[in-house]
Amino acid sequence: MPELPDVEVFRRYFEQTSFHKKITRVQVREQDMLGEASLKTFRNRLQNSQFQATMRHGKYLFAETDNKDWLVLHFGMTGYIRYYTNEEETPKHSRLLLDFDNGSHLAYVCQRKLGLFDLTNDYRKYIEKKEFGIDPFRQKIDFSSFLEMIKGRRGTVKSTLMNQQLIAGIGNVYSDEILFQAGIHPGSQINKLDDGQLKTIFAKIKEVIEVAISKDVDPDRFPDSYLLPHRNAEEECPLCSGKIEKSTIAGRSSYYCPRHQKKID
DNA sequence: AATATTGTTCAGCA
DNA sequence: GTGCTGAACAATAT
Repeated sequence: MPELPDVEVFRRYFEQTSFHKKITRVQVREQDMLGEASLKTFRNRLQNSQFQATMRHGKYLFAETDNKDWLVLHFGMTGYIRYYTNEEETPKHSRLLLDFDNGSHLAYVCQRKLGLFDLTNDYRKYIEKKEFGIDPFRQKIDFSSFLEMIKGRRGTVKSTLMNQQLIAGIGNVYSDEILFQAGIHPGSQINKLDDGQLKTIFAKIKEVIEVAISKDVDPDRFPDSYLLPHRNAEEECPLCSGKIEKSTIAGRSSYYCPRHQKKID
């Protein structure tokens, strides 16, 4: 479930495993998943280089080489990276494989092929072109600019939270968690929420993301009060004694507790 | 077998 | 032009 917290954990994993090792081979196993760069450029620029820095914006991961290129990784719904030494451990559905000079490998894996890898020489421009909003983990934003951003918007609070052009990195799972913690029904109309409710949501965005990352995105380590480990219809709400309900909101499966998440419209 | 799935993009519409 | 919704995309599991 690669949303912001997941990708942040990937980023740290990337740094711990794949820095300062010469890339000896680049295997593109799924050419359809290569973005703008040509296959030739992609391979040639990475070959013989080594990674030395990373950046993440929302759900996108960038890794800089000593050639000053940036490898771009997006994970779609099913993507992840895996570092390993034994060739037999090559994961199924590996779409991009990098071999390092110490005999280890980094695989970009994506079962459903909705992710993407690419190369850019300027990750800032890449982000600009996509018109992404701020990254709520890395970048500070105060409540008044948050209000300004929300002003004049229509639709559900859930679709607003998932809008990457406003805030980058929140997807289906974490929008549900943020609204669960905030006590707001995901189907509430954004323009009907008062400042108090918006302030709660604003605070929970930061809090939920920080907690998830600090727990390494492992639902077993999440606080008892979190929805994520109980994200099943009919299960008991960990905050009150309601029953978790499932319905389609903003076009996605949404889980919430109808007892303590009030719908405002 | 039909249905579901964590993301993004784009056609269609208000 | 703007912004929102829902379908389409791919591959697999239940």
